[in-house]
Amino acid sequence: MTNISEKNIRNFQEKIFAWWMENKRSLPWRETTDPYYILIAEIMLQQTQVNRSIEKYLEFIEEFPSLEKLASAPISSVLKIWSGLGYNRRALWLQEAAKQIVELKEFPKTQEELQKLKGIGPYTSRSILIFAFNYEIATVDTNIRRILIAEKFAEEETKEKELFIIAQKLLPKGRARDWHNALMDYGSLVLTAAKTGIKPKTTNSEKSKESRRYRGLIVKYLTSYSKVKKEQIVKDCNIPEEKVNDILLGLIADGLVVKIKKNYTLPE
DNA sequence: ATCCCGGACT
DNA sequence: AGTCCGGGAT
Repeated sequence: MTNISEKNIRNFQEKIFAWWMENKRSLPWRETTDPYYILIAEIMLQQTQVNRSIEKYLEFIEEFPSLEKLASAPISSVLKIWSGLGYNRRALWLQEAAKQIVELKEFPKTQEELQKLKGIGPYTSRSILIFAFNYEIATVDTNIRRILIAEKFAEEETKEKELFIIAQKLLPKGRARDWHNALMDYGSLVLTAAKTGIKPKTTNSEKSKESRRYRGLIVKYLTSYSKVKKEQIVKDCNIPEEKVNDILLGLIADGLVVKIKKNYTLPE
């Protein structure tokens, strides 16, 4: 990547912050710097649009107000709230991460430590350090990637590693938290994917809508009923007999369902 | 009805 | 490189 001039960087920062002063969104997870709450929000936002996350986030922190509460909760109660957000495996990972942090006695404060936790990768490890601790680092999600490309700081082909380096250069000193909130807002309200035509990197699930729906149905069902037989699931969830085996096998493979003797139930 | 969106795991 | 979910846009 060619050098970005200081003037270029300053102009960009000023433009973003000027826009943000007038247009910033008020979101529940922006009212806290508690790393536990930030962790919940970031895991949810990995997979779900802001608007759909708000209500679930509020429910979640009310039900599990502390790391300890989440770590010791039955997984069915966690999935009960999570259910409907999509990617239920991440609810398992979030609780697993909570357990690991409780063990550590102290919330991890480095990227390396955070990435050892289940469900936390390069983006989320950084975002937690930024939003909880205002650390002097940058992170890049698809919103920010799209901004970097649209503003000609990067190209569609630019590799992830390089994107992080570029983002770091653009970071205004001492304002990582505000800066990333501003970028997220700008990316999702102004430089949208539809408007810029910049395609995201990630690929989509190939699972059919139908089978996704059945999986979700079964998980939701099992948050209310435990240790049920296959026939019961077929009947109560209205799942085609010929499909139920594959779906249950998939759920078991993902650790969302366990089979004990002839009964299916949520893990633990 | 069909397409689009998204970070981390394996 | 392939897989994972569910709502919203078109």
